[in-house]
Amino acid sequence: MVTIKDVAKHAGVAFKTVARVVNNDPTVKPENREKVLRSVEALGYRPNRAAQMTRRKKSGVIGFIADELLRIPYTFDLIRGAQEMAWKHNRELMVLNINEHKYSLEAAVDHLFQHRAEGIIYASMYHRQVSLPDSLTQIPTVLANCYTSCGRFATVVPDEELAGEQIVGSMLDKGYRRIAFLNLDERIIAAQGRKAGAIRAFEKRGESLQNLHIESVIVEQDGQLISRARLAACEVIKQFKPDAILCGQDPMAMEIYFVLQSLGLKVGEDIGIGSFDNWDLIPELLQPSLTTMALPHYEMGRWAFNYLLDERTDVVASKLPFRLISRGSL
Amino acid sequence: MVTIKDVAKHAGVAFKTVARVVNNDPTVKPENREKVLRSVEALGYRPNRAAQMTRRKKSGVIGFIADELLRIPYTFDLIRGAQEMAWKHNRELMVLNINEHKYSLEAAVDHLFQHRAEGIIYASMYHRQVSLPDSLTQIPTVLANCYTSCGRFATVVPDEELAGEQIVGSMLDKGYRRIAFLNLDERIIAAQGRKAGAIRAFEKRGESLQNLHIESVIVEQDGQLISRARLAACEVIKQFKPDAILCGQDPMAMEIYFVLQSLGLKVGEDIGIGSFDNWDLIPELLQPSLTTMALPHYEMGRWAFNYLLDERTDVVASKLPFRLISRGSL
DNA sequence: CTACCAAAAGACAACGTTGCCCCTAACTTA
DNA sequence: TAAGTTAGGGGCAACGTTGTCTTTTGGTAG
Repeated sequence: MVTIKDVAKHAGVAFKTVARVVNNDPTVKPENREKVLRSVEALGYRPNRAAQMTRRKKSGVIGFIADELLRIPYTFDLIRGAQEMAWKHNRELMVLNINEHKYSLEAAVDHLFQHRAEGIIYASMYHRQVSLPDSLTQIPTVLANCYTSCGRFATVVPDEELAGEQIVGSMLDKGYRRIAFLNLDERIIAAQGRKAGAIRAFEKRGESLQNLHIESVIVEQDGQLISRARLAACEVIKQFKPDAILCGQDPMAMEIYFVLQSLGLKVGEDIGIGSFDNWDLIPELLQPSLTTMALPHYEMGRWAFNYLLDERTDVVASKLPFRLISRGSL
Repeated sequence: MVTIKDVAKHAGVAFKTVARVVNNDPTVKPENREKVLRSVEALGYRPNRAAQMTRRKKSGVIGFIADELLRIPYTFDLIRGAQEMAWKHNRELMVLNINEHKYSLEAAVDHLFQHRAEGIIYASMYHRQVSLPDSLTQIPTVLANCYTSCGRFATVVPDEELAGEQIVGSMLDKGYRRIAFLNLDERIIAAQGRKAGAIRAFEKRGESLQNLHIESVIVEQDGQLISRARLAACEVIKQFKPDAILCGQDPMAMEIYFVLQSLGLKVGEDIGIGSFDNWDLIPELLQPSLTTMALPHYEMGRWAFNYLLDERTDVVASKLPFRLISRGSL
């Protein structure tokens, strides 16, 4: 590859002058600058990043460890949010996928240490508690979409409780009175927060909690998610007679649409449906399209990157709001 | 950070000896090796990758340019296939997302040149023709899930025609006789290949093409995809009276399930449904679950990486087979 | 004891940059 | 005219490794 010295020879200046031009040092005569730039162009010179890194003692590398326990499509937005910030600030986002079986967290961290990463974003693919090796305390680290019990790291997570309150509140505001909330497994932090938020929405408006039915219909057993959403929906419609159903996630809403169609109920007319996630194409594919609370993945990615960029050291626990995406189902 | 010289001082040897131990050079006395390893452990030394790169004149970097025109969830498998190979062979996969608006291809390529990437994988998020800058000819490049008109690059794409033939063949073998294929826009290469494959399956078995109805029901207009799948399904069922419907993609199959339910037809009993993609959760969420041809994204990622790893220079156009995933709908 | 040899380990330059220091020439000021 | 200032640019070391060459060590044969 062509080096800075090749350019210098071609332009007839000292190689240091080329370095100055490349790094936009103003103390170069316009005439020489021109000459150098022409040579750079002619030879196709590009600075060698590895050499820059060794000399500058700055790697410009931010590590992104993606813990892909579950493969949920839209979580890619988390990476994208971080990556776009990295690009804008001329940093390298080094993305490492880990999973339980083949690619371990320890190996990923070691890798990032070798690259002298200046910070690490650890992102979980769903909102949950994780445990991390001690070595991560040696380097600025942010957790996105997850948290530890030790509380030593800055974290950014979705504000589940606010989301529950917002969507239930918006349902009440639209005139729905009896709401059945078919929740996820309550061992999941998201389910807990949303439940609390739903209740708060009722309480704030002075509505009777008699009109709110909450039930977990997706349960984890032996690492498998088991959905009894269809059955539960039939029962709850018969027994509780809701005028709206709130689903714990969009795929569940899709199942509910099938149930309602089989019962001859029209979504958006006979019964309202709301949901969480904004999962890929599902909300738009359903007819009528699904009103849902979009998870702030992109925003968490950006937040995490900016935290590192600003060289913050405060151990905050930031909660970002969901976005209510109103469509035809509510 | 701790350097090789720090370790040398701690262990009481020359820094070159430490280098030898770290690089598994056998010409070190076991006794000294032990000492050095203890010091490495004690100080937490990790080789500086940037310095290694400058000296070795090998970057070990493979670039991955992800052209995310459409955001399709499972395409992440393409990245994963490449990344797992990279990890295994101790290379760096540098993933760069580009999109029309903000992050240009030229910038991404420049970035990779600066890192002295030893190869580039250019992956499109759906199977289509792309046009690439000339600068990519300077560096080994593979196209995954796309191709150019110039034909200067090695490519790996899904074998659309074989996929069409396989699934239609398997439908015929199961006894379905009249098949309606609700295809994607025929300007899409995938739609063309699958159509040809479907016809070939009929011809190979000597079945009359009278029993095969093919129609494009998802059309691109002004960059927008417009689906008239629901309407078309109603019509085709009334007019053509198929005993099985093949859908151009899983989201379309989901729409068809709604149509069939509203018509009182039971999928898998009254009518068979097949599809293409294995799109995220959709096939498993439908009841009965959907038989579909899974795109070989993971395999294309691996293939592309291995092509570069083997330092091949032949301009091949490799076609990888889909995987038929049989579920309850056929 | 000397000569020789192989194993082991040290010395030093090199990779392509940037940081620091210094030199030169031209210009300004007294 | 002499001294001081400043813009512009060159020289050289340094970053943390690895490659090449040389030296040291210890053992063995003559």
